[in-house]
Amino acid sequence: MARDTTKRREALRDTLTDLAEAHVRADGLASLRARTLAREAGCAVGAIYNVFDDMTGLILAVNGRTFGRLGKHVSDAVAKVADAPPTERLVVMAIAYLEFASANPNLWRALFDVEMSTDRDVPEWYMQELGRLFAIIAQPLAELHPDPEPGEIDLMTRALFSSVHGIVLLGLENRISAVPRERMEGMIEFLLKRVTQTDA
Amino acid sequence: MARDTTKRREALRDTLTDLAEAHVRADGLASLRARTLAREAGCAVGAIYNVFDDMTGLILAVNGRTFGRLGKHVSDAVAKVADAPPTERLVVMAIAYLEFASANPNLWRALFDVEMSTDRDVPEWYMQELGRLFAIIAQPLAELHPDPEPGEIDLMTRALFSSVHGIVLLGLENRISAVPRERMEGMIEFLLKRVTQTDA
DNA sequence: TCTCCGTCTGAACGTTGTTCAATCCACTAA
DNA sequence: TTAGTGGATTGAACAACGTTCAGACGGAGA
Repeated sequence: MARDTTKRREALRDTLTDLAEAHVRADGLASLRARTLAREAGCAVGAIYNVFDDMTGLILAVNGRTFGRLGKHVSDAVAKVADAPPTERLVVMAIAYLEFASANPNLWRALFDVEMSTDRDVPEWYMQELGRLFAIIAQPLAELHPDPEPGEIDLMTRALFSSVHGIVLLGLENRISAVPRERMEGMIEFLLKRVTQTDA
Repeated sequence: MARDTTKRREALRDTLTDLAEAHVRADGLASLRARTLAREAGCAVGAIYNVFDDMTGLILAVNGRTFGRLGKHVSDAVAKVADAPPTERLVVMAIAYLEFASANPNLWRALFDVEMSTDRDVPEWYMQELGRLFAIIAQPLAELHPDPEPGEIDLMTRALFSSVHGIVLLGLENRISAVPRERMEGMIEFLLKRVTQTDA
């Protein structure tokens, strides 16, 4: 009984997450409607709240999947050039990040548009996943700086990620300025090569 | 008569903008309520719509002011070191940007959190103001690259602004990681010096 | 078959932004 | 002075939102 209930709930959880993901992908975060989801899932509105704390909880479930795919996309890309020089690997990762964001703009934006302010605790898997991503970035940097000061690698990791993130963010946002893709790649490559070059 | 009406409307416009600005500054964009503003302004809810198209219109009015102050803050900062080397001027501007964002986090965030998607047209002054800011950045870059390829300066301008913006954004956001201010300044300075150094 | 208890339901609640019929008011013409 | 007029202002009403909870429901044990 208890088991049966649990299973049904998990099934509903998955169904709702699927549906929500489809909506976010197609029309963005703001298009999520509790009633629409319930209708599509064939359940009551209240059922959503048996399975998620909140609409925010549902969004976090979607973001969890997106985060996983993003991480995999970047990992896979860098795995293909595992024996390339560190800087090139960083460029490959950054371009992979751009690719993912560009291919899934709404899902990607949703990662950063959830309001974390009211939520007391950022989910632990969120930080874990972010940590994993940062670790991937940190590795080539560590190779470039074999004898770093304490915290230096971590700081450079954040700085580089933030920079690339900023470029992708503003590049994809302003469809009015519409920076072409190859230009964005050029910007990223230029930036990373400059920043990571070791002093003679 | 017509004049009188116009004056009253302008006065209401200003009052509402003042109130909205105070709310955004204190509690963020999401805390704006049409009814609250009307009560505080001593007018009817409907009156807001005599003066603004939309709540979004009101937010844009607030953002207009913020944009102006941001521009002035950056301009003033760079004016004080007008005869410093280009790279140093870029650093000063970026730090000024960080200062402003850090001192007015909610107003600053509001600049980017307005949904431009449904709005057909981004207001022209928005693009103007952005253009002005970009022009300030472009000047030191032009000095560094006296013989640029077409569009190169513009692209570097965007890249640098986006990067600094990304660093400020993620640095201020994650109060969990809480990158200290001096560290952020260090990151920005490091980045800009590396990126802008001319090849030997 | 009859309880009983946990599960699920969906009408109802409180808040949103936005609208528009009704009211008001300043001014003119008789 | 008063009746008429037309634009400006009002605020109750509307539609849509996320969220809740009293009650309907249904399977397991006596």
